[in-house]
Amino acid sequence: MARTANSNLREEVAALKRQRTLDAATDLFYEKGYTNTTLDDVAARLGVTKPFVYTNFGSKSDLLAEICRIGVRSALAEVNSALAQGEPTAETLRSFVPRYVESVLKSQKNIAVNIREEKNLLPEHAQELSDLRQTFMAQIEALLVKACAAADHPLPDPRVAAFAIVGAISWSTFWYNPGGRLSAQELSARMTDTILNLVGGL
Amino acid sequence: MARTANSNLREEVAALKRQRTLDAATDLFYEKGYTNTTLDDVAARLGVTKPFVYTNFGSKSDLLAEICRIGVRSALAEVNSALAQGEPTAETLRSFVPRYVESVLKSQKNIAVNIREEKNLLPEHAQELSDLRQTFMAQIEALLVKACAAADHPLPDPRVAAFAIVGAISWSTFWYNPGGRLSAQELSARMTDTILNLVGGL
DNA sequence: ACAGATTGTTACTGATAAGTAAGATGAATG
DNA sequence: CATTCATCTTACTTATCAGTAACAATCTGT
Repeated sequence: MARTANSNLREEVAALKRQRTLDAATDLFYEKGYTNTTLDDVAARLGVTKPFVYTNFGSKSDLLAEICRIGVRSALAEVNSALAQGEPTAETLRSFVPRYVESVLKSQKNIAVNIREEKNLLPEHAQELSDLRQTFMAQIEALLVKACAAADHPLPDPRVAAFAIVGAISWSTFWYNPGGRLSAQELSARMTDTILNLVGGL
Repeated sequence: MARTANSNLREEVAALKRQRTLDAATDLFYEKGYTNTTLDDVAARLGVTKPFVYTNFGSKSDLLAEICRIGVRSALAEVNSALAQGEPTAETLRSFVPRYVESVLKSQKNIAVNIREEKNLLPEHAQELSDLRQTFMAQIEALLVKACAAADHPLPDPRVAAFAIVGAISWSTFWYNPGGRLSAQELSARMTDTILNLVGGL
């Protein structure tokens, strides 16, 4: 038999089911909130029944944790990629911010759910995500400090500036409507203009 | 009998009980989340039993709605007061931002709960709070537009700027720790510096 | 001290939903 | 065609909690 081919297909099928489950849960948690969504709801949206969900996730809170991880990890990947390009300059910042905004809008639901449902995570998941977030904030702060230093424009309180920028951008997960006035790209550009003034119009 | 005096005392007692119930519920909803907090928990913190809570609030969600209202109303009062001082100028903005930040920090728990638990509100309460929030955002936008026009420093997209500022400040309800590095006043001052750069260093 | 109102408690109901055990269905293999 | 294995479903258990009805204690003024 085509042993490995078979095995690959199996894995792909499993991954697809897992992904669809995540998608359905993400939509529902975002629309109705975590506790107002039952696993029966999730299953129904997939056209299956509840135990199906348990073949891919050990519990409802595992599902939540995974949804949250996706959002944080994509944000972290973005800042790591910016830092990997060598010593940050004003230009680094100028290209990072719109990428970050677009990444946030892409995982809008994940991030909104992460923020809203933090208190519904199990302690170990909450800790894990809190650590990721802290790493992310430290990277943002480092990026800001170095970029602003390179531009000879030091920040009075880089930590507060980092929180302000991340807050301004994360906030869009609550109000941004993909079908509204602005496309994700347009918002990204305007948000970037706004944010870059925040560090003195680099 | 001292009819009115009696009546006043009764009302004061009732108001005190109501206030203490709100305080206990606010603390618990903030610490553990709305759905992870039972009305038995709230009652226990007050040293009473559950039906006591029902003498002041019709339901758990009424309690939540009232907690949320307090936060939004205080923010709204702040911007209204700024707009009531006549045509806004750069100076208006400069005095408004720190007041607003301090008001947010004062009702930190209410605002954090409001953001997190939006999906647990009854539709009518959600609508009411959404209307209040929309009014608030419109006022902020108006304040920004006028103040920046007066300073001959027009904003490219005032709506996005308004969301960015409100987001940056509201975000502090999630990370600010009253026992930490910065006092509320210090954070307020630094946040103001940061935010005011956001509109071009007025 | 005592009737009456007020206020709070004990003890319960009913509904909801997470999680699971046991069985049915259907596809791959000999 | 029969057997095995994986996958999904039906049907259930169990715990939790919002909300309430009926009772008890406390305070009020006469």
